[in-house]
Amino acid sequence: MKPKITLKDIARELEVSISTVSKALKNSEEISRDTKDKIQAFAKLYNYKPNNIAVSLKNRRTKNIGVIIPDIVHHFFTTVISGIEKYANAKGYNVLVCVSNESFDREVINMELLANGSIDGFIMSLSSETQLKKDYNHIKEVTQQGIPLVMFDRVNPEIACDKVVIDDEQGAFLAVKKFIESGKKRIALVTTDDYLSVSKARAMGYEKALKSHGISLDPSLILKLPSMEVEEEAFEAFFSDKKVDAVLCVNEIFAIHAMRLVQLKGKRIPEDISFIGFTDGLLSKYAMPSLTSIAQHGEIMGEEAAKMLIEKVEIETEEEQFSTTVLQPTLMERESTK
Amino acid sequence: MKPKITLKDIARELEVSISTVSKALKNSEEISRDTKDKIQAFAKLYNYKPNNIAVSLKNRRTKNIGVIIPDIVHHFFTTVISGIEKYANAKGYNVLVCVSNESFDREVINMELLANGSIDGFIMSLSSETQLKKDYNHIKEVTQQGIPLVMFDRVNPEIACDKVVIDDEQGAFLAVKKFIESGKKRIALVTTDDYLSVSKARAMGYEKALKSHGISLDPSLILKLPSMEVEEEAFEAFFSDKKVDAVLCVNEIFAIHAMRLVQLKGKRIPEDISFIGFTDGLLSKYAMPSLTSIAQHGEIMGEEAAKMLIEKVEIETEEEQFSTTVLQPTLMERESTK
DNA sequence: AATTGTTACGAAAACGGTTTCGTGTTGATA
DNA sequence: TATCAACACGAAACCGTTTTCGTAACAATT
Repeated sequence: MKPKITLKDIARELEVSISTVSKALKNSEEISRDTKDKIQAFAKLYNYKPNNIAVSLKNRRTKNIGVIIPDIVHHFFTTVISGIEKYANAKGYNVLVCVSNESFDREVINMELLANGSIDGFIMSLSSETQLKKDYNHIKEVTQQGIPLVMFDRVNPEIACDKVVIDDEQGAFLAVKKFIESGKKRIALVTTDDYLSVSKARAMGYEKALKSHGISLDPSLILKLPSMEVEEEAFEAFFSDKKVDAVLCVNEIFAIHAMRLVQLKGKRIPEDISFIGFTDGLLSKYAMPSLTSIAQHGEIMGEEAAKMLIEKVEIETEEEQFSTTVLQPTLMERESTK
Repeated sequence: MKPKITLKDIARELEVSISTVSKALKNSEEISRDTKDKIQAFAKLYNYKPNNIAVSLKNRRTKNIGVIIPDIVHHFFTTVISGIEKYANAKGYNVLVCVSNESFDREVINMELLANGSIDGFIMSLSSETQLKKDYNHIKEVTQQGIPLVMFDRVNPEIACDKVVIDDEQGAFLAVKKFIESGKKRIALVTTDDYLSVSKARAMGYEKALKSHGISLDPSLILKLPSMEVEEEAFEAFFSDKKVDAVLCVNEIFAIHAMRLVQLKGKRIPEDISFIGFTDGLLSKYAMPSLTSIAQHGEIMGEEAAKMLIEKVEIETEEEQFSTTVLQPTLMERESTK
């Protein structure tokens, strides 16, 4: 066991001062070639690496960015993390991931914890409980402290910060348009309660598309689940008595579930009934039949968010000027539509 | 914008010393009730929170644990992270996740970065490139510095540290036993090259199960892919000419892929051909038909790893005594077997 | 020879806490 | 009245860096 070597250790061994060592290792002009060579060689030999904590304390910069997501097992969020990691690592930043588990309390705890010096900025997506509660004080406090924040996907207009989202309304619009153009008439929507910002936007797109194609909205064709949990009975009830020929689901899981249900009832996909889901993840790709879906481009979203954040972190401007990047969703056509 | 308040600020405002403030906030007996009340009230009012970085530097403890995983989009790893987060958060630790992306270099970089003071201990699973290269110097250096390490899933006997794995051999054994007991004879194995420790163990279990049931090993029934990427042609070739009536795959994706292929060829699952996969994730649950699989209990694995790590971190013992926890896999029976 | 300018380095403050130890002020005790 | 705890607090060191500023030694200039 050999503990890490510090500047002080090097200074003592080489009989120079700590400042000389520090400067020498930074290749400062102030230090003579000879001394620098000696110190650098010694440091290399003993594998000296500066202590991040001390550097952070001194520089008041951690080179860490905190990411708070509602859930880590959902594919969409992991792709976003991938994107963030990719960009952040390239810029020399570490990524600190915390999961709120869709809980308001955990979101608050995690933010406060990280905000106390551990990170230079936040990237986050709201937990469903937070969106339900509409309490954003913990977030406002963080921004008021001058900590840069970029929100993605699940955002809220009440919070002043940079944002990156996809055009959810447009995504739903595209999907419904696709249905209509392939001759579908009775188009259902399986979504969650409106408090989830994205669900709301998708419902809007659904309605707009119907309207713009002269189809009147039939509320009985909309299934609203209270959360992202699949409620078997609700699905069962909804699909047993309706005559629908197309279904748009706000996530993959709902879609896969519904497909399974109607297939067991003997319907053919896409001939009798078509399906489109949101989130173009593994499930969509590997479903039987494979699921046409609206790609949310999570990785790009993550990269974009990281880019916006690091810019804010590094330029340290005083004036508050926020922007929102809207990514365009794309329709990935597969077997569940024709 | 109101920057964070420090001990110094409080001391100045209340005209006491910094040490008094520090002690008062820790409710030290040394400080009078009056002074404590005053200081605590003031701190609360201005929402004082100690700076984590400063505390870490002073205490030489960060209350962070570093997690390095090969991949974040695979369900298994995210469940492990969930488990780690769950336990670690409950113990007051943060989790710092870095993704090696199956790359040796990124694994090294991430470890070195985190090892320089950012974390109190590591939890990791080897990248495939590292397993291929068999170069574990970066890991040994970290442990030699006295930083506790727990490895999970993709481990290596050469590295002396605590480990938590599932009994992969037993998992494969269970699967093959299941096949045999339901009358299957020609049982295939779809796996990756042996350098992945888990694939090797699973292949062992496969062989043992066959042997113990008096079935001789037919090498032509084993498909070895070079990596975890799905190679369409290899699958195609393998399944077109073989007469197999059961397939064990080392991961979900391989299984789903293979199922799709044989279904397109008109075979019925499980009547004509049964399937079992490893990793009991979303894909298994939602596949058509749903996939019987060997549950790896990622969340439990994560919790266990976090528990082992935090114990090591906190007791700070000098003697090196490592243990390996072996979790038992379980067979989740679904529609792809009978 | 006195002045000035380089060069090469060290001292010390600072980042924001924790902790040890020293000490002035009390009130109680002999 | 001298002694002595107990009490309540402050000074200062320390964690490992970075960075500003001061300065000794020497060379160059007038």
